[in-house]
Parts: sequence; structure tokens; C-alpha cells
Amino acid sequence: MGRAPCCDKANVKKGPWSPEEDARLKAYIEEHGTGGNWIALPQKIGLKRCGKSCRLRWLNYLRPNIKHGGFSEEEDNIICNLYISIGSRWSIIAAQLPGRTDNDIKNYWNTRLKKKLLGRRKQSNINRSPSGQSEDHLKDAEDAHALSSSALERLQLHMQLQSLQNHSLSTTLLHCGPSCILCKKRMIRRSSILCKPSDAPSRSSKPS
DNA sequence: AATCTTTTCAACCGCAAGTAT
DNA sequence: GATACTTGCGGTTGAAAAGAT
Repeated sequence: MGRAPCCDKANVKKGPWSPEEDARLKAYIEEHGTGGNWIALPQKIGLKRCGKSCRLRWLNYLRPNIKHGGFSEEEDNIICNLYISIGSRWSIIAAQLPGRTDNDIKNYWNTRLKKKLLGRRKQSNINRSPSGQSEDHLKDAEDAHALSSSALERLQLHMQLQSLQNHSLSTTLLHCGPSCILCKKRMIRRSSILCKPSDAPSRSSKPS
């Protein structure tokens, strides 16, 4: 027996939010808060939306002080360093970047940052390799690219980043602040991450 | 100008953890 | 402790926009 659905899917609107829906959700939350119950929220407002959808819309788009696009080099560095350290724990990474959402960072990483870094690595391999080895190295890089989201990818990126920034650790500490526990843990984890048998611990054990 | 391909990003889905009863 | 329900998370999808041909 499966779980009860969080909402009546037949009577729930899906797809992009209209400006009217945004306005209603925003106005209600700004005046009353979420009431600690997202599931009941759409009914109160009169929106034909799933509570989860309302929550996501608020957190990723309507919430005050949200920044979209235009990631700085500093933010790039923080994202890269944290990804290498802890993997795809986007909510934790987002917590280090005020105004950024986990969804935004995840999208940015998957669509641009990863390519940017792997592209640099590919280029540096070509430049570094003596003739005869370059093809193998290039193939390796391409093969590794296909194994994205793995520990191998993080290893690649780690090495790539190291070559780009000798002071990466201090930079990250500077960005995140001295109280950032993640950065402190990195010092410990960095030494063991390369020989870890599996990826960073995940809440989910589901196969992808 | 039309068509095809690639990129971007908002939103959905399913799962696990947390909480209430 | 068991069950039901809600929340939060990360992976994935698909429509729209942008770019290439």
C-alpha cells in the first residue's frame, strides 16, 4: 500500500506560475506567514496548487532578497570548493551564499560551472601533454566527463581547482567566514576524500 | 526566413527524515 | 512503538529562449 498523495493531483494546477498566483501567494505569506503548514496554504489562499509547489515557488522565487543569475567569481569559487568537499549537498552550499537558492546553485553548477571547470581541465591537459599522449588524455577527460556527479568528477575538479588557486582554502575561509563549520571540516576531509570508496553520505540511498 | 540544435532554468517527482498523534 | 502526515532535499524533466546552420 502506497502513501497517500500530498494533494489531489486531479484538481491541482501544474506548470509555470502566473503573476496573479505569485501575487496572491506573496501577499498572503507576507501578511500571515506560512502558518507552519504548506499543505493547507493553497486552500487558504484559494490557489489550485500543491503545497509543495507553493513552498518551492516561495523559496526559490518570491522570497525577499533572492538573487538570480550573475554569479561572481567569488561565488564560483565557494561553490566549487564546497562541491569538491561535500558533493551535491546543494542546500548546504546555498546556506553559504546569502540570497542564493539551492535550486539556483544546482542549475548553475549543472549547466555552466561544471562545464567551465571541466573545459579548463581539458584545455590544460592538451597544453600540458607531450605529443602522443594528448589523445589518450583527451579521451580520459571525455570518459571522465561521462561519469559526472561521481566522486571521480569531484577528484577531477579538485585537481583542476588546485592548479588554479593555491590559496583556495584560505579563500574559502575568507568567503564563508571563520565560523563556517564546513570549511573547517574540509581541512580534515580533504586529506581523505581522494581515497574515499564512495561518494559523500547522502540522505537518499535510491539508485539514480 | 525557416529549421534544427543546444542551453537555460522553473518546476515536478519521489524519497527519506522529521514530527505529530 | 506504530502509523500518518508534512517538510526538505536532490535528481530530473520539459518548455522557452538563444544560437547555429
